[in-house]
Amino acid sequence: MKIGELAAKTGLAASRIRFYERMGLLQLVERQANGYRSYPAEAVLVLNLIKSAQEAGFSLDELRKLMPADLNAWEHGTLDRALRDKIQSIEALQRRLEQNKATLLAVLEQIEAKPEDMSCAANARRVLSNMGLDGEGGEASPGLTAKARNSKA
Amino acid sequence: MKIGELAAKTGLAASRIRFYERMGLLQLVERQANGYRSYPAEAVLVLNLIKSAQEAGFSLDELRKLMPADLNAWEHGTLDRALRDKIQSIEALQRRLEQNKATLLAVLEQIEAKPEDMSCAANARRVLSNMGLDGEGGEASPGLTAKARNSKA
DNA sequence: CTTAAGGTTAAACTTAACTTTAATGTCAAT
DNA sequence: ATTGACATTAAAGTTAAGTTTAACCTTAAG
Repeated sequence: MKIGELAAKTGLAASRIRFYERMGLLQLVERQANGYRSYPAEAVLVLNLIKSAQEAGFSLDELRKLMPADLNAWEHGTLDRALRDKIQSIEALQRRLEQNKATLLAVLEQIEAKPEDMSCAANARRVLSNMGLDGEGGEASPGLTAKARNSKA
Repeated sequence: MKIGELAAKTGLAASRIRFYERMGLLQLVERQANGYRSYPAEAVLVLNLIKSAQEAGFSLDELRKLMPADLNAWEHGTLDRALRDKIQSIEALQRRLEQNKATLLAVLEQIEAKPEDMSCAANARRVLSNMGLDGEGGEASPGLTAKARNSKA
């Protein structure tokens, strides 16, 4: 398939797909005689994975290291291994998301536990100190490294 | 307290605190006679909150709209709603990841179901053609808008 | 044959979120 | 009174992750 079709199927701009290729993230591409890029069906899967992983807080740099030469693994026959690796990385993403959600849920719970007679400001302070957000400027939680401007624009 | 102390207490660079002030995120500051910034203890709470929120996927822009100038003006409903929205978007991502994983697992299963007498190449083709339906090129989920390079560096 | 839709490239531009730099001011201590 | 740590500013620089632009090629349709 050509780039336009891939773009349509993934919801990514063609420029972005080319960009990913330049960045070494999408090696799953060949050239037709006329110079046009030609993608196999798996490219859709790979791009969707990249997209998901990004939304879940991975930088392209992390992704390049995390899911390295899928293509090579694929082409050289260890499809099985590549898939298992991918599933592992998805599971890593899931753990990360779970952690983030837990943080937000904890904040919500705290907020909702506000005693009737407490002012919002006082409750805010209580929440912050209960979350340990007032503490030492020490270690940050694993956190996210995302961007998702595109998903709002 | 002066900016250096606040920086030490929050783990943020002074330049970053000044930057937040310029961006309108931290209005909780006065000036001493000599021009030095002077922060109330509460500033530690606010900065830590900003930090956490960022790690949980809020952009500074979102935060500016969300965060009150000082804790006394904090509207309960606004924050509550924003947190719920963010959790929803994380859950949407989780569902997508789960779906992606299921797809990959299905492919793996297919591969493992290769008939004894089929070549790897033929099996690969069989698998790939069975994979056609994962496109879903539609709407992106709300997604996260984070950065947290700092939490890894 | 012309036109439109889609492909190609390199290079410049954009935005978010900071950091760095440079030039200068303040303050406590030796 | 000089030194060093810390403060101030405006402005320029950085990085990530793309997008936009400009100039050009390919292909199908009328």
